[in-house]
Amino acid sequence: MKIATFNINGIKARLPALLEWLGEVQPDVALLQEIKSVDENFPRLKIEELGYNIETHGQKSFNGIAVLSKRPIEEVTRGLPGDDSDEQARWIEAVVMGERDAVRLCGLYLPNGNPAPGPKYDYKLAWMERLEARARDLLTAEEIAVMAGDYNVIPERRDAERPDAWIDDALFLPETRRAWRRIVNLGFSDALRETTQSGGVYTFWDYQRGAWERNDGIRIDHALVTPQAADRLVAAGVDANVRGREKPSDHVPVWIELDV
DNA sequence: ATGGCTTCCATCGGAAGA
Repeated sequence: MKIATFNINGIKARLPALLEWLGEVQPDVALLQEIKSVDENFPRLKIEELGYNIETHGQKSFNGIAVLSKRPIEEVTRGLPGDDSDEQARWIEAVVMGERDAVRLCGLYLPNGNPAPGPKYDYKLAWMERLEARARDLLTAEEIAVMAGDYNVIPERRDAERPDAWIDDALFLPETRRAWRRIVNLGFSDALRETTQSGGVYTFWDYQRGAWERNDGIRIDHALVTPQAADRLVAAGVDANVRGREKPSDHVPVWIELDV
């Protein structure tokens, strides 16, 4: 089962690019972030024509995530547990059957947190605490489970072309990276890191300053997998080429292949 | 130190992203 995560930065603006990539890569599952659309306005038809079922958790103008799957999408829940007053659409969970085994899919769009310090950074750290709690429960369940999305976390210096430029940024502050490590160290595997230890593997290039042309990138889109999923991990990769296309998102897809 | 692009909503500028 090929599972991809892709921050598309607006479904309306990105529909042609998304359709092109889906048609080429044919992932079994695609977890989308920043659809920036309410559920009613999500352009379902063209995506369904490619053979996908769709579950969205939308919001006007900002945030919003979605699950696309060629197989039926079951047990859908919306919203990250732990704060009923949180109205931002950043978490969706579902179960999809593989050929033999079920896979639990968690699509997430972790808050950016800038400027830091400030209320937006406080919200990011609080959201990461809630994520840690959900992650703990996922491990306890001992399922084949994937938490994939835009984490807005640069884990290490090798995950940025110019790490010193991010020193004071909410994506790279020590407290952000500590929170990331607390989650990973519960027992998750960073699937892309399982396949390569080398630096220079990026998933985001800013629209400004010719970041793509200069390869001034960062790795902030991740797939964390439970031990049961890690045992089934066949491959992982980044579809960096889509960043060079017409009207691209500033993020590119990250994918993993599970033998399920 | 700031803004540089891009998206969205709603106009013709502002917020948010990272």
